[in-house]
Amino acid sequence: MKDEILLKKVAARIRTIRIEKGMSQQELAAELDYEKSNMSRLESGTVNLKLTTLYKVAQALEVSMSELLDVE
Amino acid sequence: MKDEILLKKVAARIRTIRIEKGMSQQELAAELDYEKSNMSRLESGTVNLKLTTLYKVAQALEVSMSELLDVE
DNA sequence: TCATCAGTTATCAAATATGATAACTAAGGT
DNA sequence: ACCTTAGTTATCATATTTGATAACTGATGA
Repeated sequence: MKDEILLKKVAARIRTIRIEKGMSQQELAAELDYEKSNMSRLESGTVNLKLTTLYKVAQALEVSMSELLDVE
Repeated sequence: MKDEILLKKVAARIRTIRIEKGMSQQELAAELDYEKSNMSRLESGTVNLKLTTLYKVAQALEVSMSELLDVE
C-alpha cells in the first residue's frame, strides 16, 4: 500500500470512530488540546502522524491505536 | 502512559521481533533502504516515528503495525 | 594482530509535523 | 437578517524526523 493511501485510510478511520462516538472535531480537539483546524487537517489524511499523536487521538477516542490502524 | 515510555516500548517491540526473525539491524535496514545507524536510532526509542515509517518497518518484519504497537 | 560484523552515537541538511491564528463556507436555529 | 456550530483551508514559526556520513566500541574469527 502506498504511503498516501495508508494516511488516507487511517484518517478516515479516525473520522469514522469520532462520529460513532458522537463527537465533533471541536470536542475531540478540545480533549487533545488541539485547535479544531488541526483536527480537520489530521482527518484530511494529508499528514503523516507521529506515533505519539496517534496515541493521543486513540486515547481521546477511547480506542486502541490498533483500532485506528486496522486498515485492510 | 507517557510519550517517552510509549516510544521505548514500541522500539523494544521492534527489536524483539527483529531478533525473533533472526535479522541483524543491518539486514532490516537494507530491506528498508535505511542506513544501519538509523535503524539503531529507531530501536533506541528516542525518536517519535511517523506512521509511514512504522508501516515500512512492519512490512519488512512481516508483521502488522498492530503487532508493533501491542504494548502494555 | 588484523579484519569483519553488529551496533552505537554524533552531526548535518532537508523535509515535514505540529501548534497557532485567521478567513472562509455551509447549515440550522432564532 | 443574524448568530452559532461544524468543518475547511492557508499560512507561519518552531520543533523534530529522516536520510546520510563518519567515527567509535566490542566481539569473533582467521
